[in-house]
Amino acid sequence: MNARALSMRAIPFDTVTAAGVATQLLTERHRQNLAGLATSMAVPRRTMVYREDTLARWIFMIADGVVKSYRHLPSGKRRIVGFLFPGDVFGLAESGHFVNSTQTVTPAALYRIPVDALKDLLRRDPDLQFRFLCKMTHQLREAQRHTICVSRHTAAGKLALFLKMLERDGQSDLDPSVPRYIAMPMTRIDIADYLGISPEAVSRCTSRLVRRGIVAFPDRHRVRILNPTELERLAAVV
Amino acid sequence: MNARALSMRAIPFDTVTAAGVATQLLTERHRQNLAGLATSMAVPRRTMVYREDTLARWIFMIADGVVKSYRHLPSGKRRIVGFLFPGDVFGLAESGHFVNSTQTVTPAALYRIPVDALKDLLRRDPDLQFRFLCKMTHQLREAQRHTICVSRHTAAGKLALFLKMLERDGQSDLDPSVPRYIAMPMTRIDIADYLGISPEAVSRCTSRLVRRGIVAFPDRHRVRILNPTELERLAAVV
DNA sequence: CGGACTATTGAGACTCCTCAACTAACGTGG
DNA sequence: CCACGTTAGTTGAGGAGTCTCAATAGTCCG
Repeated sequence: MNARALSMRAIPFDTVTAAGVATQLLTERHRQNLAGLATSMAVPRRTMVYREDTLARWIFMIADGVVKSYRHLPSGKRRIVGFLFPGDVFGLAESGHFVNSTQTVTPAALYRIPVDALKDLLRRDPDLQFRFLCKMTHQLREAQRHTICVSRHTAAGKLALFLKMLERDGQSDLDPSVPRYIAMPMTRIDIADYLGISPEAVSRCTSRLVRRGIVAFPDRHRVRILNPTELERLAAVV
Repeated sequence: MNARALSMRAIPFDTVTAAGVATQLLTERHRQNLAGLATSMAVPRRTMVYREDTLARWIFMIADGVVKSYRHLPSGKRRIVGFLFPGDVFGLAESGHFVNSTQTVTPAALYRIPVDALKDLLRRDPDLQFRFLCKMTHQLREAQRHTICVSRHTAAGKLALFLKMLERDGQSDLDPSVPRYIAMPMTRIDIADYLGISPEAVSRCTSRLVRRGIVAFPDRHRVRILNPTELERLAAVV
C-alpha cells in the first residue's frame, strides 16, 4: 500500500475545527495500521464495485482513478450522487447494506478494507478516526454543493457549476495558476444523471458554450475554460 | 444537560458497520464528558444561530426544536440545505468559517460546544467520536436523499418526497402504525427554498393534493396523509 | 471491420417561473 | 383589547426552458 493511496486530500475537520487545520496527510503509523487490513485491487473501467442494497462488508479507498456513486430510481432512471477521486473513501451504508451502487469511470486502483476490522482500528486509533471524520465532513459539504447545483433551473447554470466542481475536485494536485485542460473522464450521460437533466440538454448546452467561445473540448474527455469570467457569471446567475 | 439532549437519534455508523448496529444512545460517561463543555441555550423561534462565513468557534446540538440550515446565492435567493431535528448536530465549517447560516424554525433548546475543546475530547474518547462519525454519515445520507428529491422535475414529486421525509425525520419517536397529524413547523417559503421551486408552485401543488383528497391541512403547520398509496405513487414516478 | 453504444440536432408538448393582484395571518404598539 | 402594518400565502396569465420522441452521425471495443 503506497503513500498516495492513503494520503487523503486536504480536508480539515472544519465542522469542529475553528482555527487549527489538521495535518493533511496520514502519519506513517496510520498508513501501516491501515495497510495491515487493506487489500489492493486493480479494477478496469466501467466495472461495478458493489451494488446498492447488497451486504456492506467492506469500505473502499481510491488510490487512483475515478468512481461514480449512483442510485436507481423506481422509474428505472439513474441519479449519480457523486463522483469520487483519488483519496476519497466510499462505501456508504444503512442497516448494513450499501445505499448506492458504485462503478469505476476510469481504470482504478482501490483498497478494500473489512468494516469490522476498520471499526475496531478506529476505536483504537482516535487520530485515524479523526481523519475519517474529516473525510465525511468533506463529503457532506460536497453533497450540499451538489444539491445547490442540481436545484439550478437552467442547464447552463448546472453545467457551469459542474465544470467548476471538476476544476476543484479533480485537479487539486496541479498548480491552479497555469491554464490547462481539465480531465472530464465521465460520459455525457453520466453528467446528465449527475445534474438531473437529459443527455440532450447536456449536449445542447455544451454546444452553446463552445459556440460562445466560453469553453473548448479538444476531445470528449477534456475541457479547457477559455473565458473564466463568463463561466463564473453563468454559475452565479441563480 | 439532560439525557434527551445527547440521545442522538438512531444512526448506526453504517458506512463502516456491516452487521453490528452501534448502541443508539450515548453512554452516561459520554453525557458527562460533553456536559462539562456544553452551554445550554434557550432560543426563540426565527432567531439566527450563526451566519455563513463567520468564524466557527462552536458546534451545536439540538435538545428540542427545529432549525434550518441555508445558504444565500449570488442572486440573492436562498437555498435551504437541510432541516435539523432534536438530536442533530450542526455547525458545518470550512477553513474555520461556517458554510451555511442557521436559524431556528421553532423555539429551540440548544447546546453550544467550543470546537477546540470538543476536538480534544473526541481524540481522548474514541467511542464518543464514533458517535459523531455516525451523525455525519447520517447527515450525508440525508443530503443525498435531498439531492435526489430536488432533482425531480415536477413540483408534485418533490412535495411528495418532502412529506415522506417529514414523516421519517420529524416523528421518529412516535408509533408509525397509528395515523396522525405530521408536524410541519416550517413556512411555505421555507419548503420552496428547500425544494428549489417558487412559493407559488408549493401553494398550487398543495392545493391540488388537497383537492384530490391525498392530504389534508387542518392548519398550516400540520398535515395528515389521507391516501398514502397515491402519495407513494407520486413520490415514485421519477 | 462490424455492432453497440454514445453524442448530437430538430420539433412539439408540458411544467414551472415571473409578474401581479388579492386575501389571510401574525405581531406590534397604542 | 383592538387597529393597523407587515409578512405569508393563494390564485391567475403569459413567457421561458426543458423533456420526450425521433433520426442521424460519431466513437469505442471486441
